[in-house]
Amino acid sequence: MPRTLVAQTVPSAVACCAPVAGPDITPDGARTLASIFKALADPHRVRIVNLLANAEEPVCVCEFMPQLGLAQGTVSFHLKKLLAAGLLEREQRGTWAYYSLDRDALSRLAGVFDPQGGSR
Amino acid sequence: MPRTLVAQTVPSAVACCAPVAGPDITPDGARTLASIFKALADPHRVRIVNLLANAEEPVCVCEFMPQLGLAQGTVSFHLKKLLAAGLLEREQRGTWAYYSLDRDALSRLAGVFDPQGGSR
DNA sequence: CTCCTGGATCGATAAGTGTCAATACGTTTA
DNA sequence: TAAACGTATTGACACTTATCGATCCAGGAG
Repeated sequence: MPRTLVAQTVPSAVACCAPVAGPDITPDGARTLASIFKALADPHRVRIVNLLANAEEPVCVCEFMPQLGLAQGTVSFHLKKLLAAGLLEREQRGTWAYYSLDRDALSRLAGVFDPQGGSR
Repeated sequence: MPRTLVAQTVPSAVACCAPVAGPDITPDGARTLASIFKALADPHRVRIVNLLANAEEPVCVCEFMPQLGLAQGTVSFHLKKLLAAGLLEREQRGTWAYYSLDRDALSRLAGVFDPQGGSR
């Protein structure tokens, strides 16, 4: 039945992150924010983000498999989650798929924890 | 069998957060970081953190139940998770339990996403 | 001491998640 | 066209998680 894994997630959920320290988050805002954290709530996905953060160039899927020690389908699964959360970008080059980090999204995420609530 | 829910989580996991944008996170560091995000990967827990961020004083458990619309046991469950992640502090006053936000932990968390990797 | 009350824990249960092997799909190469 | 290859998706399965109601365990009030 679960046709898509992220039915309710806006393409770039991270774009609209209300600061967790700012005034009254709505239940909806809380759900959006939680969905972003959920994307990061797995060690393999944290490593993927870290790997991409240190890479100058977009990284091929085939790179991740040996690094993480996971089967190909599982890597695809994790990349999809991060992509849906708006943390990654995908680029197709022929047969290969290259992923890179959306660095803007990451720094916006930093603002979520800013005591000033200074997101935007 | 699961005696404690967070057996492998260090009391204040958030204290030692390697920046996700910094150089090469170890598999262990990734696990620690993921455990913190996991604590925030639920809408109710995001709201709890937000409520505490806006409160001047520590908040009684009995305050959360009506705010979140959850049963008492469930609220306890969520508070425990946030506490184990090192994001909250607990204070007993007679029969009542008061929770407050560890604001230092939160700003350290902001550093995790800092492009400079400037955690400390 | 006994009752009441706030909070944590337990048992049960339904829903969600991570994993792999297998399969399907789309490009590239022969 | 056919074969090979890189990715994505599916099916199945074990494991975790969120939730409630019930129970247990202090402290305080009588």
